[in-house]
Amino acid sequence: MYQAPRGTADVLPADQPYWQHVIRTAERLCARYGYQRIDTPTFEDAGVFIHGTGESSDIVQREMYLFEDRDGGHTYALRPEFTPNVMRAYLEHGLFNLPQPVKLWTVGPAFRHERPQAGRWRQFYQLDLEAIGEADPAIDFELIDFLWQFYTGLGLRGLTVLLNSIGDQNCRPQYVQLLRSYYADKLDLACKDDRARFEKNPLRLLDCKVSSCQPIIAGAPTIAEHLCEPCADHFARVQHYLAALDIRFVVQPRLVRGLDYYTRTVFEFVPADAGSQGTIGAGGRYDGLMEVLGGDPTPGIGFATGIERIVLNLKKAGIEPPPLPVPEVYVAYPTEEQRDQAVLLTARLRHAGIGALGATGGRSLKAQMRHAGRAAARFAYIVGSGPGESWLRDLPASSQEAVEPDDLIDRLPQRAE
RNA sequence: GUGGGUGUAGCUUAGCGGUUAAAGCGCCAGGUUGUGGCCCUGGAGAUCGAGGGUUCGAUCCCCUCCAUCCACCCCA
Repeated sequence: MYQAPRGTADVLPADQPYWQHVIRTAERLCARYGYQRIDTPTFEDAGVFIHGTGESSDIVQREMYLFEDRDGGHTYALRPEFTPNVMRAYLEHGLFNLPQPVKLWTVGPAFRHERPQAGRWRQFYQLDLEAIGEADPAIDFELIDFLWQFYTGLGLRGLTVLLNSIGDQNCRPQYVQLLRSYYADKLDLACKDDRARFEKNPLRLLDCKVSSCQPIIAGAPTIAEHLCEPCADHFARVQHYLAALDIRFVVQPRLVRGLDYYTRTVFEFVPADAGSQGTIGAGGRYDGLMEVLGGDPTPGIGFATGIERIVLNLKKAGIEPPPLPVPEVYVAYPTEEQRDQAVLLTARLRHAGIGALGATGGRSLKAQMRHAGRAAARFAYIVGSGPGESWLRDLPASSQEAVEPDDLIDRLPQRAE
């Protein structure tokens, strides 16, 4: 027997209310915040991610799905994240000619070859928002505010925003220099990974989880203390807006994030009782990314949030999604004599905009009625053999009255939309 | 990539070194020949993850593999 590939999952009908609730809530908010939908391919030229996401990131180094196209010469990558994907589309289609910022959102699967565990998948769905072409910290605030509204609107409580600024091209090199010289004489105390980070990506030293490295990190200079004036102002304004609206954030000086392109504002949303896969949404500013991908210098900021992790947290919190619509009426037939009439009546109901389910197969009327009940239909309609023999039964009310087939459509509520 | 746990019907589980592997839910059918939900009865459905080994005999013991879960790591 075949089974779904490791780290992938089927979202069965039983789970769809959660998924649709999450995605529809996002859709409504995107409209309210002025984000327009974009859909991009699930695979791209590998270079988009190698250069965009960054060569030194774990995602590119060991998690990306790569494949050669059959015609040779092209190496593609299944998208491990959305940002470079969306940036490529922005450049390719000249969206810089639109009024800036260009605010886009998308939802779909992303792929990373990781060892699966709770809330971690090889194919996982992300909701992604990007605001391109604006450096104002108001946009940083806007995105964090969006996520806060989104999660709280879904009913999640006890969230915290982890916030930091990792500087820009002006101040970060100097800070990295400082960090390097701090670490230089402590490397023999640090873990093996840290020695590699020291060379390739020193900022990530601050993110090391090895317990023996924690004392070293604790004594390290923090980037917040070494931001240049513009970066410090930018960061202060973001915090000012957040505080004014009572969004619960904590400045975490050692939050650096794993993607190479981030500048200035970075943030993560974590639930209160989060396990190891606690981050449900995260993002940051990427003012240097567009140049890396061959465009003109263009500021930008975005975030991604994992649908599976949101659903996980909704279930953990006991939050019930709104139920999906049920069929209005179930059309049953007592004997074979009425079968054809029932089939055609079911079709006519549907054409009239009424959600209808038709009995099939040679089941007994009792079995058909059981079906109607299990399908949670509002009404059952029993096609009779003559005038006065057909019944419209109100299932929840357990009452019924005689209704002729020709009158049925007028007696049933039409579905909105 | 590293470490640990677990693998019995669709789901949740029970079970024991030895005749036809059990229950609840779900599914199908019936409960006096045209009607659901409760209740009752019956039925279908499991090569007990796969392969090898120990044994007179293994679902139960051992090994390998696979899958899955959890943690590390990474991140959504």
